[in-house]
Amino acid sequence: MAVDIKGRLSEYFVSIIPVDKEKIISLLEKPSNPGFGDYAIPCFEMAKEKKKRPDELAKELSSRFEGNEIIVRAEARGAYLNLFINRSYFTGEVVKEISRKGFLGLSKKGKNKTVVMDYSSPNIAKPFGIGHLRSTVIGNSLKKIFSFLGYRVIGINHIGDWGTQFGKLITAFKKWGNDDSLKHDPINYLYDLYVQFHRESEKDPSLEDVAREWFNLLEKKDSEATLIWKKFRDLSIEEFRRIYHRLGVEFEHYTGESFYSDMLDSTVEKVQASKITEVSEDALIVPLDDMPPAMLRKKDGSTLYLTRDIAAVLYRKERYNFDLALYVVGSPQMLHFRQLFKVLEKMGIKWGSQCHHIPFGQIRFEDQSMSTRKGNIIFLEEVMDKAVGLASKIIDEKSPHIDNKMDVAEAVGVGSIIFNDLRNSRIKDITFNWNEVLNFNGETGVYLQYTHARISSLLEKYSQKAGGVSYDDSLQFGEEGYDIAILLNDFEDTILKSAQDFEPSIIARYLLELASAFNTFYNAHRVITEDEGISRTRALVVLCVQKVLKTGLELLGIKVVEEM
RNA sequence: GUGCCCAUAGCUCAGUGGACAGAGCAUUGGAUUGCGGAUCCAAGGGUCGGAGGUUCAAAUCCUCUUGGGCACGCCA
Repeated sequence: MAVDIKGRLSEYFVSIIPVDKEKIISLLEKPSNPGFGDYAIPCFEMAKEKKKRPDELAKELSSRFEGNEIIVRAEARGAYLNLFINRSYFTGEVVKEISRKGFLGLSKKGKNKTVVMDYSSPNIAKPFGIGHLRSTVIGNSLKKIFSFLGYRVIGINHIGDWGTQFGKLITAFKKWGNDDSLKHDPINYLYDLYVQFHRESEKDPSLEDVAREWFNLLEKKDSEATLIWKKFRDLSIEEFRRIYHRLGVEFEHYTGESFYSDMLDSTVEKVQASKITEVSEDALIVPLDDMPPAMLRKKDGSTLYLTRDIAAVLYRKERYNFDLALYVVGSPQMLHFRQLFKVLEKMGIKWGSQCHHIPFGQIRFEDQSMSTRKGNIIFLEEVMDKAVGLASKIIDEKSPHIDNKMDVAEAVGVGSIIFNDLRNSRIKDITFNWNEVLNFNGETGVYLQYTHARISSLLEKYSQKAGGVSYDDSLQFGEEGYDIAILLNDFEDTILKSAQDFEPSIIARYLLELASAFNTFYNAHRVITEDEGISRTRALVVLCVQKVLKTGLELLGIKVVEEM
């Protein structure tokens, strides 16, 4: 628990007037204008209860306040009671608290709880475009956030490794492909074959029939089809792993759609056993209220994506006994997940409410809509390479002396790509823009990295001059670190809120605010001064900022650097 | 046609019941004989898509409406 400032303030409040403590805590807010005070209580509601005029009540309350060790003065301004608190005191309290616990195991919210996360989930044989970045980095960040809160997190990469598209790929590979090209650059090569298939099949529709036949064989475990499919899969996953490594993303399992292919019949039987299915137009469906029916089997008897997802969720519940199951999948699939969860509900499954779809907006492109089939796509690796290249160039200009430049450029470049994706609400669509992606100024990941690096350098200099820095009760804090301390104190609540809303951007925004507060402080005050006491208290504040920045960036899945 | 999502400064976005609506980018002007200028400070720029309603109080909640996006039984 952070320093409970509102609780402390409200305690004093209830000692002078008869009012519920929780009520005051819920009313306490930050004034819109910092000049009005540090905290404020709007008096409209209490005035109504007491049948008084709000401004008079505020005035009356202010007159009852006496200065004490935590509240310096209280001032009525219109219907608001503005409080000026002891900034030095609270700055010290916050620094003390952070120095003491260092954010290890802050909240035990997730203790003994398991969350299963389904994220990234690219399709084999489709290149890892920036479209896949979102699910990957949002999922990865949520995974780190929940782990931080003590949850056991199972990350599952639900690879798209099954379906009629593999019939197409096998057809194309057998017709035009060769092993050498495949091994050399598997995903791009398969992608080329995929594009070529669609080009050729427009001229010769019979190719579609050949493709269907190959997928049919694959489902029947035909040895040749299986061998080719497995080769595609293994080589592709190898490629994906390389990209994930660059992004710092890890999964507990790479169980794709094919993993569930043997469970489909029994899954359909389970759904049928709950007597909610119907046969309609030769297909097996589950009629749903207020939404289109969910289809379990096509008229030709084969199953669908939804059937596989039902199989997957039943399997995951049985295997992991999760308390929470998250699907980090784009917003176009909202209906699909509503249907999935509704089917669970109709089956009488109580834990269905533990499953959540975490939707996010799509990446759009300024000119054309990107079609995988036609071959228009921006590759994630291209984006990462450009960002890293730019970072590297700037490092050469500005910091030619630093060690391991390549590693630093990689961390800064990739980090900026990740941050760019996480800084806004997930649900918003993103229009891809090179200028924005490669911008290293302002509200960017680079800004945070730079701030962290500069703090590291500052603290290094400080320790060379004055030795290590640690908290002790004799220190007298000034007011200059107050804005920072208030933000530092919000860190834990920020993490909890981002977990509750499944929204990494809340942490991203918070870190920008914190870094900005630090940079303002840094420009206005010297840390290393002739006064030992002042230097030490300021260095402690800065040390806390460093801790929070580092922890926060790691929660977003971004590696921090000491210099850049 | 039905359902869901989005709409706030030129651009990209914060802000889910409280005081004159905030950032970044872009534009303009400033800051370094001292801790990293990838920084900081300042200026201009807004009928919060529109109309009703609820409330002491609405960008925020409700209804309607306009514009954009997505989805809608045999793809995933």
